[in-house]
Amino acid sequence: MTESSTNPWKTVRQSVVKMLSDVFCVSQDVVALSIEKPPDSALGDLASTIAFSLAKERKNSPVAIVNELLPKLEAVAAEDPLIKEVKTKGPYVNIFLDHGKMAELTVGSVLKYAGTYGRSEEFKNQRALIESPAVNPSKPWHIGHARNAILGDTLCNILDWVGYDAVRLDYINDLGLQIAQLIWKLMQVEEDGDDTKYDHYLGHLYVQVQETFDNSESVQEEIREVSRKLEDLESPEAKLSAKMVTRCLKAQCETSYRLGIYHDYQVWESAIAHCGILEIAQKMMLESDNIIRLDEGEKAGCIVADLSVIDEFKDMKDPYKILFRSDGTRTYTGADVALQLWKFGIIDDPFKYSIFEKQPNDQTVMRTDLQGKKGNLGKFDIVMNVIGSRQAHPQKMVYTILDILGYSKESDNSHHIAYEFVGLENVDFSGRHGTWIGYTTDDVLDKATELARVEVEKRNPDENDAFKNNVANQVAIGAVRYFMLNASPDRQITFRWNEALDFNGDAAPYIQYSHARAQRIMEKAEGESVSNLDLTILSGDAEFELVKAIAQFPEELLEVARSLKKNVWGTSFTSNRITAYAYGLANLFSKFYDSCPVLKAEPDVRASRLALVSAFKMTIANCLIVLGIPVVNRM
RNA sequence: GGGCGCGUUGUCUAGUCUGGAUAGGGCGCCAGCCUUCGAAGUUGGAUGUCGCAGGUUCGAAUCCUGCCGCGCCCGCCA
Repeated sequence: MTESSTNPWKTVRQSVVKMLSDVFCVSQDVVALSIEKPPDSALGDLASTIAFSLAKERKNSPVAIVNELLPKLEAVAAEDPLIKEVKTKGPYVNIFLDHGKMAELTVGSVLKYAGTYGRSEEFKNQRALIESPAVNPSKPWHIGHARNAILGDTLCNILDWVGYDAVRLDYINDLGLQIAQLIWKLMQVEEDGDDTKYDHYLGHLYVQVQETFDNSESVQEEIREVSRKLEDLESPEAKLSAKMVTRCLKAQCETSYRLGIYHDYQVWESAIAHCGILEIAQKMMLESDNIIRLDEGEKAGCIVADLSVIDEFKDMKDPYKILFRSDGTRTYTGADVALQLWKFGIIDDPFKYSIFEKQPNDQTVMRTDLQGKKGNLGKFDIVMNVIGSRQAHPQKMVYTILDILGYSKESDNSHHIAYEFVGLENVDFSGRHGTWIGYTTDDVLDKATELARVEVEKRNPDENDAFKNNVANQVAIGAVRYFMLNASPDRQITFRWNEALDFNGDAAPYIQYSHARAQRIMEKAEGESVSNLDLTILSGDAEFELVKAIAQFPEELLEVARSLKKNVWGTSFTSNRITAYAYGLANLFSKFYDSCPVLKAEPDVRASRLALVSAFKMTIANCLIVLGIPVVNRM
């Protein structure tokens, strides 16, 4: 019996690498780099281009090198049960795996690990903090905010699956200009009596304020006054603001929960302003030679970071980045640096916490609260901020200043998970101008649910409403999440209804459907006892292609985690790699489904195919869970 | 002015970091497959100067240089 593995593909790969390394007398690292997937499975399951790199130093043609060693290669391969044969084609070494043994290893492993298949420990004992989506508590989420939230949530899932202790943080800016504008307005309008969702109500109110604001200097002055009063927590303005922000945030959370997105912590700007963290940070900064209070020039009185100590910025005309203004107040960069120091545990946790609310997943989300209890978030090894790529420069400033302060390791471990914005045809989303109206995340989910409901109705006319509504909801959520994740984050999206809500082809319902089909087969065979299960008879092409894909799931998640590397503009997160994997896996199951009858097959074949269906079902379900796409049994 | 990202078929896009075998998909279009585990499925077909021009290499969508188009960023703002 073949051993089981939490990562079957890695097991196979290592086996192949070792073989090639021995035969070609090259280190395993070098061989590993030469391994690739052949473009066509008729050319093998794995291939190596090692001969190309050896040609020069061995003064021989790649083809000759390969042919010379072929007999030895064949002899070694014969020893390994996982390898069926090795062939050469030109300079390529093509490796063909043993179908039966692969099936046994893979299916056996999945059935053994079940709900944890795909989890690995490469990044264990490390803590990751993910901040997302940080929407101002003054408006409903528009579809661009959903992109942030869905990317952040899925990133967190992936980090969790590869071994990190991953914590979800949201940042609530309850002291911004937008809040002051709304408070100014709210202090003069009647309390709303209608049942408009509160974040939507505020969003519309905010659009109204803009016109007044732009056309009246006296109004601008009044709002600035409100802004000042908000900093005094005992003022009526601040008290109204606390109420408004809480109510708005709860309304926004409803949207978040619809998408299956939950948080562990919220850090509020008002808490940052009053808990003492800024004073601590300022003192710490001034102890550094590179953070100084300027005495003269345009920026006299400001506390600034001297960027010229960093090579990249040494030629700047004005290398001083302001952290605290001449009136002593913080800039965004200043506060961000303080917060980043807190995230890494460099500043001891200065916050007090209270429960914001209990979420539908039964977990409570904690908020920073000046009236709360002392807490300790602890240290994090890596910090990821999911923010639009427009903020690449400000984010880079924060990380650079960490470096200047002497925390270069923490700077390296600070990641800006950058994504491009979602736009409409010819229009940007703007809170000010109300271009989000009609494109809120709630609107999109509602519309998606409505369309899904029509499709569910067509296929399940006899089911009850509860069933139809539930499935429509699951399909809608899946479609929206998949749409956001399947677009490479560094690509701008133009939101078009027919694309976002297309339920055919490369989309979530296809994947959910493949799971439902597998589920159906399993239901029909439920309770059957199997003796002498022989997985090695799963050797047909459709079966083998499915087995191979299942084997690669753990490695796919790891590859995404490993490729979270810093670039000039931010850290790339290839969420689309997992959606593509899920689609490919579902596609191979569809092909298997069409060409390999399960329930009608001969008893021994039937038993092994049932095991394969079960392994597929577990793998695709785990993959959907990572993507946050609902797993559907019937649709 | 400086910097960053994007440019692949009618259309949307994967692949680019780490060069390798006929550039994969989806939608749309054309022609098949439901008395057989659910057709939200599947099989086959047509459609490409990988923005342009050079260069490096045995080999370039991928690396280098220059250019073009689109978007974005460079405040004691927020």
